[in-house]
Amino acid sequence: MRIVTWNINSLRLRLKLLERLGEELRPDIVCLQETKVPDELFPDEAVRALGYAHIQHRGMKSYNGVAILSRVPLTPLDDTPDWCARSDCRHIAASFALGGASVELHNFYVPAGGDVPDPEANPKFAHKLAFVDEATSWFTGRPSRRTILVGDLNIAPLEQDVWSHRQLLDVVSHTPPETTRLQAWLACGFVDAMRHFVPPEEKLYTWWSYRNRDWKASNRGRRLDHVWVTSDLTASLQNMTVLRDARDWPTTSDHVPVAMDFSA
DNA sequence: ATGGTCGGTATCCGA
Repeated sequence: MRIVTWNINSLRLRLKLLERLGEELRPDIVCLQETKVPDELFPDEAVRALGYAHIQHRGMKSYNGVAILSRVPLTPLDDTPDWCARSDCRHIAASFALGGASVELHNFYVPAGGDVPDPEANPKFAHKLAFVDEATSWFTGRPSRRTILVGDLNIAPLEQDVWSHRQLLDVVSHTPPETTRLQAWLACGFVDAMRHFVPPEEKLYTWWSYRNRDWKASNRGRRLDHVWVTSDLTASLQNMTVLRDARDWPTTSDHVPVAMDFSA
């Protein structure tokens, strides 16, 4: 069972790249963020034609939007909160069968938080911190069993999750208020599955800004995309792939797909 | 220290 998470930065613009992702990684389930498509305009036909017969999406005009595309049946999880009371399409969840038992899958798009890392001066940063706090409270009150959480969490928690820890300490995505909160959320009962495969001393990125002339040469990356599992699933973890090559696909997203393989 | 580039129903705003 292979699950992929990818901030696609517009699904309709990159349907061909979703097809390429399917050819190169053969995922069973794809979790997308920043689909930027309202539900009534979701390209169901095109997605189904790529082999994903089971689709859940939550989208709005212009911004945000998440989707789960699957080759295996999904059961929607409807008891999820309206985070920060904004109805802004940043979370979608479902369960599916893995090795004969059900697994809960959560797909998140955490607010980016704007430019100024001060919740007093910047409401977008305040929203980001509140969102992570709410998510932490919610998961704390849930049984931490057979759960996978993926998505663009917009926070790079570890020193080696950014190209320069020192230079990014004041940059939104790597500030202490954010990294501390992300660690608290993780500590609800999750294991950082990407770091299960790559030790924390090694650099690991999933995002490179569009603003660098040559992303590969400068390599100023950050690990903003994550896969977490509850500890009862760590024995099922088989392999992890960051599809770095996807950053060179024509007119691609600034995020690359991350694949996680599970044994049944 | 600065500015750099994307996407959306768009001539700014969010990332």
